[in-house]
Amino acid sequence: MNTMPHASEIATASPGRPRGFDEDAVLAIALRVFWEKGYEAASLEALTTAMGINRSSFYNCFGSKHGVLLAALKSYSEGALKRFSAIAEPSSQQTMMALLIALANPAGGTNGCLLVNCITELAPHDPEVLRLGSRHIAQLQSILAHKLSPKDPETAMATAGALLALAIGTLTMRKSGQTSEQIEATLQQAERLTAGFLQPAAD
Amino acid sequence: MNTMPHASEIATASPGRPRGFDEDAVLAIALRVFWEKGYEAASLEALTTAMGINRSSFYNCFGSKHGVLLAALKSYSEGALKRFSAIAEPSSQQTMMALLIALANPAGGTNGCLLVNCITELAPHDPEVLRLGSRHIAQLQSILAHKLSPKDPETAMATAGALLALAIGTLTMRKSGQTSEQIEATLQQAERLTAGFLQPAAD
DNA sequence: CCAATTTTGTACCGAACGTTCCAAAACCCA
DNA sequence: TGGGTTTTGGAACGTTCGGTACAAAATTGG
Repeated sequence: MNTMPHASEIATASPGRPRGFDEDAVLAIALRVFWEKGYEAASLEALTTAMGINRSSFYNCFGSKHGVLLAALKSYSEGALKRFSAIAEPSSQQTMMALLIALANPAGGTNGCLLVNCITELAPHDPEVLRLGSRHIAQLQSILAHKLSPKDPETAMATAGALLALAIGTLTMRKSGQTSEQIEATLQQAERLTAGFLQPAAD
Repeated sequence: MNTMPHASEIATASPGRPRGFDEDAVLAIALRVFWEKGYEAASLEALTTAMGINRSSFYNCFGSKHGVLLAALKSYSEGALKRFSAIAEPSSQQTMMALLIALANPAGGTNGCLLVNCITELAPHDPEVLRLGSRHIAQLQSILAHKLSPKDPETAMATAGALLALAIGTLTMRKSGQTSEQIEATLQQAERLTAGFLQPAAD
């Protein structure tokens, strides 16, 4: 029946030897390595071993160590922003706490937030990381501000900035060894910041 | 029988060739290099060149790159805590803002706080940095809590944690390119956190 | 089957890494 | 002055770094 190698699905029928790995999958692994080790401490050896590809494939596909970092950061930012802005529409004190808890508990566990890590390590000397980090932070703050009642946009941005700084700050405190209970008690104080914007919990 | 070499003054009259540099001074320089570049990115070449000593003196005096980092962090922590706890005794909204502004504007400018940087980069894999960082954070929070009126120690610690997290979070936001005006607007929100603890400004 | 094209495996590159070695230099005390 | 002790200079250590060269392998269309 089907002797012709008809182009399967959407895939482009490109010439040459086909790639032996899933680009997105190995990028996700590289992301994890950067997350766990940091940029400078993540060696090519560690990256390629974890990704299950050799150096040729690595460089052919991503160009450089810095290139794969940028790709990973972009992917990370998109995923995080998507998940974050989908957390709930009705603005209330509970959903705000859910947002903060999400920010303060990234999938990396004690490794914190990949973008915050890279901003801290690299932004002062790396314009591309700075740009990605800047966009990410700005969008998080913007999303938070819109979840606050839009009565006073200027104050809402300042309040959103405080909420965001609070959440980001807890990442350092968790890395310094504070328990989840301490972090939650700290985050709980955020209710004082949203006074006047949101109805308190119905409790 | 006091023919023994009585200790002259306070200085130890040690045998052998005297050191050709001031240990504290070169340590302060190393601190600056770590602050600007981060730990992994700070090479021995960069360190020794900036410090004005050669590798032999470096290793003879500090033992290792990691050793000089720990010494620098210890010195940094002591200085920062001393300066911080001396910022003013009368607890008021103004002095609290002064404390937060001090935390949010370390001498490193856009390089943030050396200890926060090192916690972010190293704490998950470096027990000694973790211990130093943990102590530093805990003491900052404790100092802040004591500046709040001591009516409810538990709530005071939680509030102090929120204030500290807020200040630490602004370091990332500054690195991400936010202006001093934005940072200050964010910090200004801290007044909402201290409501009930401190008298508002007399203005 | 045959070019053309792309990826893969392997071996290798020069440079930089943190660290060590050792002899010369500079001090103390006798 | 001469032995004891520490620091200093400078070269060298072995390893690892990020990145490359090149030919074999695997696919395409002709």
